Amino acid sequence: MYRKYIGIVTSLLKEATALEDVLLADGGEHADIASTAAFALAKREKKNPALIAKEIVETISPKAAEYGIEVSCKGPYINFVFGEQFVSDAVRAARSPDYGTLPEKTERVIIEHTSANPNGPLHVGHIRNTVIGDTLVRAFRKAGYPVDAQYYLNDMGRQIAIVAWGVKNLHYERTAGEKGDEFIVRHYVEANRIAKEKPEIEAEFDLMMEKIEAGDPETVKLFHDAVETCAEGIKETLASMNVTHDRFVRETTFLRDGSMEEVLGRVEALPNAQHEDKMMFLDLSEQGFGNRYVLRRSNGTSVYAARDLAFHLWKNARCDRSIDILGADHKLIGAQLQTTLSLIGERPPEIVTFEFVSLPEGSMSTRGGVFISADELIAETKKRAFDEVTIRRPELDEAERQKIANAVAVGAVRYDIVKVSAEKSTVFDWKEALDFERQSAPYVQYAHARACSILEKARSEGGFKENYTYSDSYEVALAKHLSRFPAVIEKVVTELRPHLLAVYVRDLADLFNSFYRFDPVLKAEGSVRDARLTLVDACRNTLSQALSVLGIEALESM
RNA sequence: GGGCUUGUGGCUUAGCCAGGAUAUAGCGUCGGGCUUCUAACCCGAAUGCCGGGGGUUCGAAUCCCUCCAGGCCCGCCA
Repeated sequence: MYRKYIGIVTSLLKEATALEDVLLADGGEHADIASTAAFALAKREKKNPALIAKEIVETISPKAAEYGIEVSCKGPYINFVFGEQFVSDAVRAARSPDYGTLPEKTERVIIEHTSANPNGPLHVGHIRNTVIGDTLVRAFRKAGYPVDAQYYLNDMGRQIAIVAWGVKNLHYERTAGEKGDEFIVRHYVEANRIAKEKPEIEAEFDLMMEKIEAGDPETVKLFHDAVETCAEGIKETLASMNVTHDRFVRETTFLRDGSMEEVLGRVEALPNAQHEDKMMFLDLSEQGFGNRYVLRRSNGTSVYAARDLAFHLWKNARCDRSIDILGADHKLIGAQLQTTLSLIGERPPEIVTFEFVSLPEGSMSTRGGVFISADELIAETKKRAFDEVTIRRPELDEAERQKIANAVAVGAVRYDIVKVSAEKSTVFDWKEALDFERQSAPYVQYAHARACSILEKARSEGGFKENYTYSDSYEVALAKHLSRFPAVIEKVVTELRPHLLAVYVRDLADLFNSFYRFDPVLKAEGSVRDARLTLVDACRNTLSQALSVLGIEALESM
């Protein structure tokens, strides 16, 4: 609805001004949409912009009125206000069960996210990747794309060799109820500690890497089982955050099936390729890179970058759009990968990067055992949420309070991460993570629960008739915001910025709360009551749709 | 040293790529509101040389240059 009206305004302005770009701007409190076209024309025609604006308004007003759009000017600004028809249609559309779903597309999308090394639990840095990635997966699906969500599993790199060495030499017992990722990280931390004390064991890691490369059966099994154990734990963590991947793709796949050798052959044919004995690297200085992009080690074993090239060709064969979510520390290798794929005539992936999450005391380190695990964060948040529910709803039984607390906690964690734009580096803050007030998921979930509660009461009082007549300013403001939801979904997938949806849904809850405060719903009478209940239902549905794209449960009661 | 990125009230943050009307919101502070549809809420107040300087423009938080500060990267790790 909103997008349709923007289209109408654009074509009216184009006709009247003959401008290619009609310079639309946010109308703020003045209008639903505004144009600053008069400034541009003033320069060309050497006339007062306010005068030009006035002329334009006179020209397009009659036609705009046919759509119920009111056009006016304030100085040089041309303002458009959408009328009753727009508001009615907006609310009607927002009640559709699949509101916000965009037309089905055939373009296949692969989104690779999280892909943390299986050497330990996901920590609060990793899950920024997870939340951004999973929200994009959900947004693309909402936007009508077939999406495959993938986790690229490092099952043969140096970090994994260290884990495997630990498993082989430390003989730890897995404690009762210990998650696989927690069990594995103990080996990883200790193996690293030992290596620091006795650097000579580094040679043993190298030997294991040569053995896995060569396919030595015992080593293959050792690596495979360790990775599997850790990945099981990681999957549990992801599931607890409402995240599932369609596929876990193992790095060894591309070593064993020969595709890595194949792509390396193509890369070696490039003029940038250089050798030093067995070692091979690309000189990408002409492309603006200062360092060597190493693709073969001198001991003949392969590197991550080479397997990653093969993986991306594999993905390209299975999709039309390939999107990677990467932390800021991977920016350089991501750019080198894109450049190299372009050089061999292949489509590079689109890369979404996000800046670092650190702790107040500094960077996190799995190796050093310095991190706050995602499990720990979720558990703590659940505990806090449970206490809160118990205070607010003492009459509910424990199972019900637990259910609400879980949904609130997962929502709070996801929202806290997704609400910040990806290019900001952040410092993890317990106080903020555990805040359930405004600008949080519980705030939005609460608005949804209230809407449900009003509708439930209305049902028990005999229901209501659909009615789409609105004039009150709180009703109109809320209805107009509802109309923007599909455009927000569209923007999220074109700009690859999920935080826009977080901002949208928070504003929506704000507007609902103000409406709720000033406009009595159940106590209104006749058609006003019907129209307000209809609006509450539209709002309930839109909140629910938006929360679902954010991977947050829309609770009916809390 | 080079590259990327961020800098917006005490703290956190939107807006920046596609320049326009009094710069968005939260936390915190101060003052109000539960006999009224769930107070995880609402209303009001105070708080800003939009990091500094220069430039482009009728107009700059937004574009360009420069400096300063933080983060990340520059490995035959991933």
